[in-house]
Amino acid sequence: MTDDTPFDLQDFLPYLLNQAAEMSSLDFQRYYKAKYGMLRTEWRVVFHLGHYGEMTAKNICTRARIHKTKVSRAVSALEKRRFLTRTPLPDDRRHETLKLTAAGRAAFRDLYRAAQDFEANLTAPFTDEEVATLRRCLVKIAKF
Amino acid sequence: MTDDTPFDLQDFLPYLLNQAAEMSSLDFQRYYKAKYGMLRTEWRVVFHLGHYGEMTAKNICTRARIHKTKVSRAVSALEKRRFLTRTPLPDDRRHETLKLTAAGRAAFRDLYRAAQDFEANLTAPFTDEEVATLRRCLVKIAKF
DNA sequence: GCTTGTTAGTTACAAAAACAACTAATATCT
DNA sequence: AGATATTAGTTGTTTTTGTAACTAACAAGC
Repeated sequence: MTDDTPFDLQDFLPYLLNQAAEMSSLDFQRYYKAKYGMLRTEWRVVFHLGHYGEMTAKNICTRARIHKTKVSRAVSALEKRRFLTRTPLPDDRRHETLKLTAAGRAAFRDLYRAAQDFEANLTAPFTDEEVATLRRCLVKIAKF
Repeated sequence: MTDDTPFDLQDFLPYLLNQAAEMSSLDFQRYYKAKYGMLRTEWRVVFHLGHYGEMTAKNICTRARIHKTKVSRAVSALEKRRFLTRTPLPDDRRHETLKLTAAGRAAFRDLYRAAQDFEANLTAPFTDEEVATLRRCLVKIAKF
């Protein structure tokens, strides 16, 4: 792409990435929205708490690369719907430990499994090598 | 990912794709926003008109996979800022032919070149084969 | 102890996206 | 021709984001 070859919008990597990202998350998004009324950020918060155990909102921000306002709103919404509880830490009352409720853990288990299925489906058309290359490139582009 | 191997959020392809998409478009987005006050949809509209010549809004919707309300608003904004003109077709007055003005064409040329540079930068860390595989996978996932 | 700075999290307001309802023009069916 | 359906595009309303300003708790320097 350093030459003057005319190129399509589909050849423009940011556009292609964007389309692939949108398409790839469509079905799964529909699933957690229909079943638990969750938004993407809420699913991500649930994922982190379910997968790594209780942690503070800040931790989620850092690990999941989500802005604190988004996490704050997601946590409020999840608390309101009883998917998680907050407990302020006694030694530093700025922090709150977030913890899934039983309902939250059940949702996590279900969504985690669903995520694995979607992932399997998504990678099915490709060879292991292709998937490995895809991941490697994406990780680098995403600057992980 | 069909087994029960615990997996990170970064291993979940939709998430990884989303992060890569966001990261990859950040710099370029800043560029067209700062220089021309354009939004993403506006840049895409300009791209299509600049690259393929005059066409209707509907054409852009189809080719660029953008919803008609987004295109409609982008076109209004671009017209207001004199990047394009609209001409209703005499034989079917529902259609309007969209056409870049001189300023629009200049912006397109600049942005097109910038896009090529960003693309080159983005793919620089990878081999040609890796990029080819990446594209192939993305095209399939995006269902192009 | 008191100013200054930093950190966790919330809130308020503005920008943007999503969705549905609408108008106007044309096409179709009887 | 006249009712019905389709198509291009717009507008209005609601959600969701992004940004910045804010509170409250703690830390550090002097």
